[in-house]
Amino acid sequence: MLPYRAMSVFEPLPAQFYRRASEEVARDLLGRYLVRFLDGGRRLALRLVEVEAYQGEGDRASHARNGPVTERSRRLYRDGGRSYVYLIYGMYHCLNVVSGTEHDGSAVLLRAGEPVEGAEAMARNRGRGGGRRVRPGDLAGGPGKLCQALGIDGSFDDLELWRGRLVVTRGEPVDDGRVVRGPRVGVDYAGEAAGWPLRFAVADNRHVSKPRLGK
DNA sequence: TCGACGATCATCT
DNA sequence: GATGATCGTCGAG
Repeated sequence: MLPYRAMSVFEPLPAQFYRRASEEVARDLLGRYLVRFLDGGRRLALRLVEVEAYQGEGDRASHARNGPVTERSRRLYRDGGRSYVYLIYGMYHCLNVVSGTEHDGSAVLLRAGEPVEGAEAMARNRGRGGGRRVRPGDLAGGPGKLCQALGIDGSFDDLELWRGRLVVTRGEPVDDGRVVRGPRVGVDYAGEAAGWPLRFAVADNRHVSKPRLGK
């Protein structure tokens, strides 16, 4: 029998957790664990240290900016707690958690995590298994890296994240005093929305992606 | 340590 | 036909 705390951190967050505004869900996801279950019972776990909230219609940085009008944007209109995975720049995958309800089209992009379990396997997935020096942020310090580290591709789209091979668990929630926020990364095209402070990170964490957030 | 740049293709216009 | 919720490499300082 595991000690109570060890069981608790790997307790899945309920679907209800995600049925809120993306901004709230994003803030509350910091410190939680993203857990990938492998065949044979092995497990990879990341503690989330950086996320971004995307709203639906009206958020010009969001894939849902024009509403559920295309094949891709319709995939954001799901119930909260399901995954949304897409390919970016033809070569990297990005993992989102849908927030709110199927009418919102809002989501949270998981941008960075700190390895908690299975760091060696993640290093191999990232192509740095051969004794090369691994620096903080190399494994999951960016949305593309995070997916690579956990072996997440398009087949992980539309999963229920409270059960199954990819799960978000209770982890170690973060106090307000340890949270920093700022504008989202790589959305300069989005006009006014580009400046909205919807990027959240754990203060002074070495695994957060660039550009670094101020205090 | 930092900035520029190319890879590579699904999605959107 | 153009572009992007990115990343690794390379060359300069």
